[in-house]
Amino acid sequence: MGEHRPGVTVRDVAEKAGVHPGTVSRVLNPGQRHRISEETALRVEQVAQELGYRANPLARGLRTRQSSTIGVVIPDLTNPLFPPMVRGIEDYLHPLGYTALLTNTDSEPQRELRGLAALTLRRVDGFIIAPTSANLRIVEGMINDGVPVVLVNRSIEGVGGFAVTPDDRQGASSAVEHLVALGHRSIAHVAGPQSLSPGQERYRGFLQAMREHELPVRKSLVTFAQSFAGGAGVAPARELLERGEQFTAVFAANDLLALDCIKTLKAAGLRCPRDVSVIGFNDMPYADQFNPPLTTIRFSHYDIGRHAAEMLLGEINGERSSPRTLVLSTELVERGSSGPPALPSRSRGSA
Amino acid sequence: MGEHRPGVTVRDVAEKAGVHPGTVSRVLNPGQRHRISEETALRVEQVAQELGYRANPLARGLRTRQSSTIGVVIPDLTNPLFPPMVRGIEDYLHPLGYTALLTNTDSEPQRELRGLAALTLRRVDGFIIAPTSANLRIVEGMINDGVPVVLVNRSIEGVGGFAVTPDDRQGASSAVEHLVALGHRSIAHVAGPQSLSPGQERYRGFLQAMREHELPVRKSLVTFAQSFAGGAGVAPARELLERGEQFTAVFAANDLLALDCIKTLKAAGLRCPRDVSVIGFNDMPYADQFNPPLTTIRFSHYDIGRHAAEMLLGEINGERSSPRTLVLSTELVERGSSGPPALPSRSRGSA
DNA sequence: ATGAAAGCGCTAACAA
DNA sequence: TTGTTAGCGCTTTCAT
Repeated sequence: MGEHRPGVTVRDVAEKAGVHPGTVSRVLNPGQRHRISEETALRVEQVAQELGYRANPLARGLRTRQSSTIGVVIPDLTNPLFPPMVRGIEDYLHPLGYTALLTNTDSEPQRELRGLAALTLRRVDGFIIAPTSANLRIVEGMINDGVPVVLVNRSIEGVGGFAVTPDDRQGASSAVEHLVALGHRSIAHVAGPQSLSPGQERYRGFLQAMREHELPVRKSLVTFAQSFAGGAGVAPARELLERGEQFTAVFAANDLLALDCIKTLKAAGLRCPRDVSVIGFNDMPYADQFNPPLTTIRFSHYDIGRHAAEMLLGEINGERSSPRTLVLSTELVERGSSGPPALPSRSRGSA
Repeated sequence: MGEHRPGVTVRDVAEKAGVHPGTVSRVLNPGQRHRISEETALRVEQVAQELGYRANPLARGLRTRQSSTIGVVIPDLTNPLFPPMVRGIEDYLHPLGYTALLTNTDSEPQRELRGLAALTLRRVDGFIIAPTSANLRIVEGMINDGVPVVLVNRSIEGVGGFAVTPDDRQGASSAVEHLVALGHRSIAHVAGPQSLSPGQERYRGFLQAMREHELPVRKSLVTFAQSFAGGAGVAPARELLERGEQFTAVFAANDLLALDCIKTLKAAGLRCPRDVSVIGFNDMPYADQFNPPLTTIRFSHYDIGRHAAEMLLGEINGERSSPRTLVLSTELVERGSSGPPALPSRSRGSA
């Protein structure tokens, strides 16, 4: 008794309770419940309970045009950034009866488009997207069409859509500040793709902090990675080396790129942090286990997901109170990949 | 033209093509397609194409009692083992029009049960499960009830269900063999929970290899972790230390436990691999970046997922040819956490 | 080879 | 307050 039996329908409940199916539906839908006399409502609930009745979401969805389903579109589940985020999403969604439908895009616009289409086909009620730059316009179009969308990790400049991101600029600044505090003056930056807001914002944060500390920003000390994925940092790191400029530290736009930097530097005979300090961004899982343990900027990926899910449901249910874009604060995590420079640069005389 | 427009229905297509909705349905369903004259079929397809018609899976599912949806039940997406597996599943499923519905159980039987119920409610066509030991009986029950299920990573002893697992025993054996080849004779084992097949099988593989090399297996050199999750290896590693037995190497039942071992040994003043070699299982992502880089047993998590998905669809479509349980081969990955023992044990005189 | 009609399980507009 | 009716979009007998 009370156990879930998939075969039971509203009709079964209605018959056993001696009422009409419509009445059963009303009793079981919180919004209509009050229209029914307490007496019958109780009886219906009792019977539903006994029969182990659970509404069929497909049938309900067909009728109401709501699937209680959310599309989650990310580049790659295998990127350690995303699993905690997805968990945050699901942990928020499930208790509310919603389910997440996942799609990986591998940052390929075509795959992303297909994924979006497939999810639309399944009538998802809304989307949580970490979009590829190439499709920003399309996502923008969806938003303008009134499709509920929340962006995660990236925001679209100039578009008023909902978004949840880490404080990229602040995080980048504090990374530079950490390096400066250690005594570094020649700081390089392996920037992420400038087509995406994290790449842009972290670059801006870098510039801003450098300027604040009156450190010269040499163009030759900034290189750009093609993507945020592992491996994409090798080329820019090598470029940095080949340019022949001196630097004692590098701020990489994320941990994966930082890892590539360390690897590349090591291959060139430079030890981290002895010869050059490296700092990343994200505090990806097991960053503390790496060699050396990675100094990085932390924010809660889980919370990004949770908040995004919360925002999205708010949007779907037409609650207008939510903020348009939520920026989560970041935190410096000091570990082994950063230390004082080998040859301390002249300390400046005044503050 | 041809672009997907969600609002278009069979009726729209039927009207424009001057046929009955039923005919449209038949044209678009491969199984019925041949019953229609080539002429009208072509015309219908043409119109469907023009209108950008795509069948509504919810409506279809309601009618056919197939949701084209698969339930994936895993302990924790955040465990690095699972993301590649999930990708394998989705990459196989998506081109076939199926979608995966994910649920995390955190290895809690209650959550697992709820997840199973929620997925059943959504009328998933089948399940891919990495079950918690406590619910093995329930999963067994589902299988016996004819619910399509494929187990991943774990199999249920004595139950003839479908399963895809790594060759745990073989992998464990080769881990021991590697250690023996390096000169180790006193080898400890931090075993996984014996309620799950990987824990059991890896333990067996360990015992088997030790016996084959005529090495004594001292009970005091085997400890058991409560789970396979990170952190669960600290206690057994500590226990090993406290027993005071000498050992020069430890085979941990997975990478996370191996990491815990290294950490715990280090805290006790033992360096890896100098003082004691450690070998794990899984070759989790970034295992090569750890300090020291982890020697481990590799198998393809992605392939596990892919094969499981393939098996499951075979099962759902009633193809009887598939094997009941697929065992994927493993491979030793030699890295920095294993090396020759500090004090070589007496080499045995004969083979 | 195709049309007609019914119905999957549910909810909502309309009645009463 | 509750029953009646219709229909979401699709497939599938049953006719023709």
